Amino acid sequence: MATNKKDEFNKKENELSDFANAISHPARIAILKEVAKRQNCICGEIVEVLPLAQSTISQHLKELLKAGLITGTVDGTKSCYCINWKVFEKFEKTFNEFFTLTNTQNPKCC
Amino acid sequence: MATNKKDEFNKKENELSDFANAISHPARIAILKEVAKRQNCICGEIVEVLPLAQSTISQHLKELLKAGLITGTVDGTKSCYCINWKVFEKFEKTFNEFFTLTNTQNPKCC
DNA sequence: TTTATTCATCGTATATTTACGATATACAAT
DNA sequence: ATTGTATATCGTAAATATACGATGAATAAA
Repeated sequence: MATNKKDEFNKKENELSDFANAISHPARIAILKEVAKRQNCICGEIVEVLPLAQSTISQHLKELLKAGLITGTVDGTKSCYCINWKVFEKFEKTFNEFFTLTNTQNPKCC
Repeated sequence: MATNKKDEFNKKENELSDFANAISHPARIAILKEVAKRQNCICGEIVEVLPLAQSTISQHLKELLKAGLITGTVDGTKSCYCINWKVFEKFEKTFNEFFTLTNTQNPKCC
């Protein structure tokens, strides 16, 4: 039980749900905003700003990396994270397609 | 441990993450598409189309109701679900604001 | 070389999500 | 009145997510 059935849905649906999942926690949205705002996207700065432990932030960063929304590079003892704008654009496009689809198919039934 | 820290983030971030969470599973995206497509949004039709048990679909519908994205009305033994377009528009707006914010703050640092 | 800093990862506890079958409820049909 | 249909809810199992402190690894500073 609780075996994963996600494979039985189509690619578009999985892409969208994966992106949605990436921002389904306020901490990850806050991280994305912070990273987008700064020139230097140092991990430590994010830890200072958010109300979470360093290890927890690291976990959330890993999730965002997994989704491809950010990139991470090591700089000495520090880690610099940046928005991956290419993927971010796809993210935006995927959402807009979904909204367009639902809106145009709209029979306003109820 | 694992106590919820979501309250420590701001309202915008929580609104966005709640909407994102609603569509963070492909089944719920498929349900929304199906409901948007049909004049009669009967639960049974969704169950026929999706590769999940009836009770699981019911659970996902409940999630979508909780997020406000659909409404449900009883019609005899059947349940009719519809997109709540008012909330759906807010959903769209919330996402667009997020994209606009991150894009305009964009220093393209890395 | 020793010490400090930064951050990822490990271990772990708890909470939540996902999935199903079984059951209950409410209405429709016979 | 009985039977069938539709669907929500309950109980439960397994998986995943969230959070933290402790530890380790790698670099920088002393």
